[in-house]
Amino acid sequence: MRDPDKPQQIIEAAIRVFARNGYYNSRVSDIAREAGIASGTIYLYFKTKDEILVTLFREKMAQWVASVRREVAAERDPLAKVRKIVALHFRVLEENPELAEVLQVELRQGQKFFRGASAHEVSAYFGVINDVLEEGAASGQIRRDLPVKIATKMLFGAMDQLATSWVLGKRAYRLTEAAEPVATIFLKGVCAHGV
Amino acid sequence: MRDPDKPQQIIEAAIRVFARNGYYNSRVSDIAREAGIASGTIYLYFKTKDEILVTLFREKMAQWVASVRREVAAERDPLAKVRKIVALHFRVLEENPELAEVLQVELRQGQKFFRGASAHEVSAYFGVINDVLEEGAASGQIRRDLPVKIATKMLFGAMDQLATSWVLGKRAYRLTEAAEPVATIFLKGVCAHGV
DNA sequence: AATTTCTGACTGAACCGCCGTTCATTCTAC
DNA sequence: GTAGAATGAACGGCGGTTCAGTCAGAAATT
Repeated sequence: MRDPDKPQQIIEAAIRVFARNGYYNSRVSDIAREAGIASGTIYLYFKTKDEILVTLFREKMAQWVASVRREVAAERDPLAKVRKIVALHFRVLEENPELAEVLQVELRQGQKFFRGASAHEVSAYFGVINDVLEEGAASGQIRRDLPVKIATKMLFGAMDQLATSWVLGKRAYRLTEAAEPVATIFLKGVCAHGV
Repeated sequence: MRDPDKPQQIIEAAIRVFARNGYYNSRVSDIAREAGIASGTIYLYFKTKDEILVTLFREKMAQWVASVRREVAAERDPLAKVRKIVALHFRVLEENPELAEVLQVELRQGQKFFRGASAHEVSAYFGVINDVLEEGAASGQIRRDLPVKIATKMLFGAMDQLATSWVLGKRAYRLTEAAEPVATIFLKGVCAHGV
């Protein structure tokens, strides 16, 4: 009978392989070898090679967004929520270096992923940030005239760039150490009064 | 005799083709057709398909950095320099939509480009931002205890994300309109006193 | 319990379409 | 006439995908 968590094993193997070689330079047979199965077996669980990448991304992003939502909901103060988002963003990547490699470097390529498949998951993450900022604006802690959509993208972009630099720089330092300064600079930029 | 700006024509054709289909989904013959030459001719000027992409990136980035340096040098005030960088960043992309597509979406992929080839050009751009921030810290307009390297990455990341969203959203609005808010939020975040 | 039959997950060699690259040939400018 | 620029058909190998075959274990039969 079909092993119910074989797809998961394939995905985890794919993360390691893609992290090592990149998507286009990875053979399906490499993933199979890494997962300890035959290449044909992969096609019992995924229709195409692309589907592995898309599924991988969707699944990991969905988990990520869920955990961010959970942690954010546990905080009261909107400013603390922002700090939490930044801390968690960096922590997830630091704790999953291979996933970080795939998300930051491999998954950026073209059409296929950034449009289409991933749009939904990414925009869910943007939604979380957006809501927190609006909450802060409503409470008056954040400038009421802040262009929230722009600020959302700025924060995401800032975190994302820190993460990318960290990955490309061979993870030579602790990403989480950047969380506090990043949050502070951003909050100072968007708050109504000093931070 | 060899046409001295045929390489340039090939690069411009490649930008249009990559913008349309993405790098891995573009055939060398597509680039040739777009440039109005035979596919073999490309190999008189470039050793491989990869080399086209790398050259394209290097050349465009070098021009970009040069023009940013020039414009920044024309300003006195460090804060005005930051505003200038943001404005120019968005203006370059808005005026070159196909280049924007390639830079923001296609060139992100893996190993090959972000490490290796492009590292030098990207870090030159980071250097410009870094220097401006340090200048501002020296003049006291920017917090003297600002972690400049982190702030540099944040600004780049923020601009980059705005640009990527704009490209992925089919360029449905004017990117340059975001320049002022982005610069203001960032400056408020890094300045010693209000902006 | 032992034996046979059946099922379908798994395998991996082989297939085949694709496309980067080559190079024998043609064309062009001097 | 000749050099060398340009051509584009053909090559080759790469790698995603397929599928005929294997075999472990479940069900049926004795």
